[in-house]
Amino acid sequence: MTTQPTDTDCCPPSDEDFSGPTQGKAAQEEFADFAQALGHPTRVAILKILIDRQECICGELVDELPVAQSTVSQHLKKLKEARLIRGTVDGPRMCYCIEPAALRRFRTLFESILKQ
Amino acid sequence: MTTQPTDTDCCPPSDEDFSGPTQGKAAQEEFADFAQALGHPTRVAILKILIDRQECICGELVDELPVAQSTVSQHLKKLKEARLIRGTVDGPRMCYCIEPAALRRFRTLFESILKQ
DNA sequence: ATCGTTTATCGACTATAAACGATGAAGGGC
DNA sequence: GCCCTTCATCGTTTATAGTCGATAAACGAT
Repeated sequence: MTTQPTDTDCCPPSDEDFSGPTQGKAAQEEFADFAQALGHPTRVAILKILIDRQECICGELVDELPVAQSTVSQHLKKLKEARLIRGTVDGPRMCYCIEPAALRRFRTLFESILKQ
Repeated sequence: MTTQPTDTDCCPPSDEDFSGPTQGKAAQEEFADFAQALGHPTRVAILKILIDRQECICGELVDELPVAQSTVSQHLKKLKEARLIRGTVDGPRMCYCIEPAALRRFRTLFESILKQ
C-alpha cells in the first residue's frame, strides 16, 4: 500500500551535493550566497518555523507571517534557489522542509572562512 | 615614549556590547543584519583578509580587490555599520580590523536560531 | 465539467544595493 | 604655505530586491 503524504514523509531525503572547496574565492561566493539568502528577517523566520515544525505547508507559513501570500512565495523561492529548503507537492498544497545538508554546509563554510 | 601605530596596535580592544536575546524576533532580525552584511562576495573577501592579517590599511584592501577604491570604501562602511569591523585613523590612513565579538555573536545567533 | 482551494507567477511600483568617477577633507612632508 | 597621499562622501547610473494585487495553474471534491 502507498501511504498518504502526512506528518513526516512529505519531504524525503535528498541527494543534493553539498561538497566543494571550503577555501578560496568559490567558497567565499558560496558563503555569500547563503548569507544573502538569510539576509532578510522574513526568510530567517521561515527557516526557523521549518526547523521547529520539521515541515510545513505554504499556507501555514502565510498565516504565521505578516506579509502577503505572494511575498511569502517569493521568499520561499529564494530559499529554494539557495537550496536551504525543499518543497514537495502534496495535492493542491506545497509542503516545505529544510535541507539539513545545506545548513551544515553553511556552517562548514562559516567555520572555514571566518575562523580566526 | 609613545610607539608608532604599527603592526598590531592600531585596533585596540573595543567595549562594544554584543549581548542580547538569542531567540525571538529581535534575534532573528539581528541575525539577518549580520547575514546581509556578509551577503556579498567582496565583503566576505574583506573579512577574510582582515582575519588573515589581523589588521589592514584601506589601501591594501583596494590593492587586493578588483573594484574601485570608492566601492571598497562603501563595503567597508557596511561592514562597519554591521559592527563586524572597526577602523582607526592612522595619520592619513585608515587601519581596519575585525571585531571578534561580532563574529562570536553571529555564530551564537546561528547556533541558537538554526539549531535543529 | 465546474467550483473552490492552494500556491506560483506576472506586472507594476518603490526601495535598496552596487558600482564608478569626481570631489572634498585631513594629514604628512617639504 | 603648498603639494601629495589617503580615504570618505557625493552624485549618478544601473541592477537587484521587496512588496503587493491580480491572475494563472494544478488539484480535489462534488
